[in-house]
Amino acid sequence: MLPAMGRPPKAREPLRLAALELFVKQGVHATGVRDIARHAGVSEAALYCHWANKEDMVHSLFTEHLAEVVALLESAIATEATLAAQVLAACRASYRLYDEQPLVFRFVLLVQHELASQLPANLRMPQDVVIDLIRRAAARGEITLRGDADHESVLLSAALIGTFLEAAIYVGNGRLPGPLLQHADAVTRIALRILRA
Amino acid sequence: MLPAMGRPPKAREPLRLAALELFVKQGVHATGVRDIARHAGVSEAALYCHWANKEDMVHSLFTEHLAEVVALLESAIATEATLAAQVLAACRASYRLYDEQPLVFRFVLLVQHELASQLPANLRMPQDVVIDLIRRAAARGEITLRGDADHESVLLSAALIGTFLEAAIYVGNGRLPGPLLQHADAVTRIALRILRA
Amino acid sequence: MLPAMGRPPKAREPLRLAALELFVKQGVHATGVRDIARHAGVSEAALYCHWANKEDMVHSLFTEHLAEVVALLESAIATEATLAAQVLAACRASYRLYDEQPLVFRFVLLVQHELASQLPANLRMPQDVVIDLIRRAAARGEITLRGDADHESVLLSAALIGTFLEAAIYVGNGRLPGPLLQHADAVTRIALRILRA
Amino acid sequence: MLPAMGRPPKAREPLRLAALELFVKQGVHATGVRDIARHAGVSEAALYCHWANKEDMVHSLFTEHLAEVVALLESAIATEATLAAQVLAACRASYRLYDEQPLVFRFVLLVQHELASQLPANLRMPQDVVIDLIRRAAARGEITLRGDADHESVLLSAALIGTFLEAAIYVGNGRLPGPLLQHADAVTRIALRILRA
DNA sequence: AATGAATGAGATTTCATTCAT
DNA sequence: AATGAATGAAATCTCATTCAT
Repeated sequence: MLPAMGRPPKAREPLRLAALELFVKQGVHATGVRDIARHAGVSEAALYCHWANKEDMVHSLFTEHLAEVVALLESAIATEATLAAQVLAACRASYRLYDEQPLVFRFVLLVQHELASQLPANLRMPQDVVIDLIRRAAARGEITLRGDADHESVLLSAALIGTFLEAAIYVGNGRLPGPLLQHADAVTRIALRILRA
Repeated sequence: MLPAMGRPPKAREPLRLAALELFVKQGVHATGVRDIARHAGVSEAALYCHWANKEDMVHSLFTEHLAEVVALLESAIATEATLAAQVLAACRASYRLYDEQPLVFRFVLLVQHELASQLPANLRMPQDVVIDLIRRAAARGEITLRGDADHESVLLSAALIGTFLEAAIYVGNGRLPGPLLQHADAVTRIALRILRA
Repeated sequence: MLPAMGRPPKAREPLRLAALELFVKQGVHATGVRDIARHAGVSEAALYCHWANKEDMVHSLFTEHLAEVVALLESAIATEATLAAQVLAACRASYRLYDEQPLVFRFVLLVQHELASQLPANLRMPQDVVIDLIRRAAARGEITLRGDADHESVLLSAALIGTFLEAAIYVGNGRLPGPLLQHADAVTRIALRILRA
Repeated sequence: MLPAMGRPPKAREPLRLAALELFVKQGVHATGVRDIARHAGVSEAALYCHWANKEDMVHSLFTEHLAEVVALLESAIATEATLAAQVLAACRASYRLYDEQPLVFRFVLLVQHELASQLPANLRMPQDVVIDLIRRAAARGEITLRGDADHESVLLSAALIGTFLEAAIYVGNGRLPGPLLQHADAVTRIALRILRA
């Protein structure tokens, strides 16, 4: 099924990993092509065999991993029927990702601010998943939105996302002990209080 | 007799303001000394009359404004006696700051991730103010911390900070309408649910 | 199969030669990277493909050419058995070098003062070659050192080196006519008077 | 007799000394106006109250101190009648200067190579004093110049100057112990051998 | 005379990228 | 696919100097 190929690429994966690591550790702008290549143990020019340029690499990595994270969240949510179970499943799935692939998690969720201005507006983001989750729960009557429902669901999603993320950040900067997954239940309890569910 | 002075500084404030603006808009690393100088309408070399180099400028601006924000939060909290009133006061004060001086707010609260690795560990941060706020409320019996009290207070502060911040971010990226201050009451309600107070 | 190489270096030698020429003509500090690159007909950045920075280039050039000069002196001396013949051979060899490769000679012998403070103390210098020459002659009984032998051999080497060098300098500034090699016999006569040999 | 003055200048001497020290230690080109001012404990602008610019300062310092050294040598020589006594007197005078004011000595004798290209050709230099010394001794019959007398006297002066100087350099770089004056007799003995006097 | 502030020109070095092998 | 060499543009910072006080 695989396409007939010459030699398998040798530099692509090392470059991908090195880039991810450095982007997360230092930020995208602070990371140079030279850094990435050295870290990957290949030449700088090798990068241009696999991506058109640095910007292309950043965008490819970001959209690919973003899609992964969104899919992960949506599939976790899809396995459950009630809001409480869905929140727990989403929290566990994303925190497991954080523990197992912290680079992917941090790259997608933290680096997006650095890229904010250059991203297409129609990308589906984790925030959108959470907003939909809340809207569907409201539609099912599991939670009651006060006042402007749209507005309120957005605000609640902000609170949820913020709570989820800040706990992860606290583990990252040592204020909370890792692994992050151990906090999933407590964070979910707080999240459900936020939703009054 | 004054000790023969040169002329009064003319470039410092413009540079400070331009830097703040550009750092927030584009990120610290993406902003060059040339950008800052042009924006301020002075020469690039003028920057080096007032800061040792770009890094020094970033650090100085950050620590100065961080101290301002921490002081703002602490004085808002100090004027109130109950947890609910304190949370509301802190939220209003910081959201008012966001509306009136969005640059300072965003610089301090958002840029810190870009600087995270290079900051001294003993700086007092807004997070620490919130952690203390919660601990004192628990000591007064206004809230009950379950399980490990230290641990729980940190987790709650993460949820609070995350909720506060993410709402601000949503206003920044258009998911919520501005000004931010109009959301202070709703955010505070959510925060108090988090604290079960 | 050779391990996939890039292209052969095209800028290295031109840079080396241009640097040597300009360092000698204007001094190391007065010569900029831009000067060197222009003189070599390559880009400024090319320098950084072959040396870490300007300082590294200066040090590399100096130590390499210093080793050449030391080797030249030692091999000239090694071909002769008596002190008189050795001094003459060393003088001729170095003066021939001055006439044929004035850049190398002047770079090594004159630029060392500009670098004095930053050079490793254990480098073998032409002075050391001469000191050894005198010591061995004393050991063979060809000359008699009065007083403290160590001390005296150093003083004599200073006189020898000074005499050799100053003659070269005089040719450089026009007090004496070139080529320098024509003065080798006369200088050697003076040198042997210094050694009373 | 002194001209009616306001306040005596406060910055001039510190600047002069700092410049001398740094020029000798690092070379003229490697020493910046900022270095000099900091070392002197005054502002950079103060330099321009006393010299037109850096180049003017360098030239003033050089020509003033050069004249001092030349005068010192000539007066030492003038007190003696025979060549041997004159050489000894000149050597002692200059080595005493080296020990007492090493900065002046080194500035004049060593820095001249860095300035060589920009100096007026008609300046009377220490080398010229020595050449005259030898010519007069030859005229008096104290020494016999072989071959082309002019040529030979220049060569001998090169040897003399080189011997004098290199001994000083050896003290500077630690190959010979200081103070330099202790070597004056030995160096003079060598010098007289050079002159066969 | 002396200063702190400010500057334009230029220094060194880094950047992302292209080229030839 | 991958490399080492090379580059133009831009980055940060330094330089000697001038200005206003």
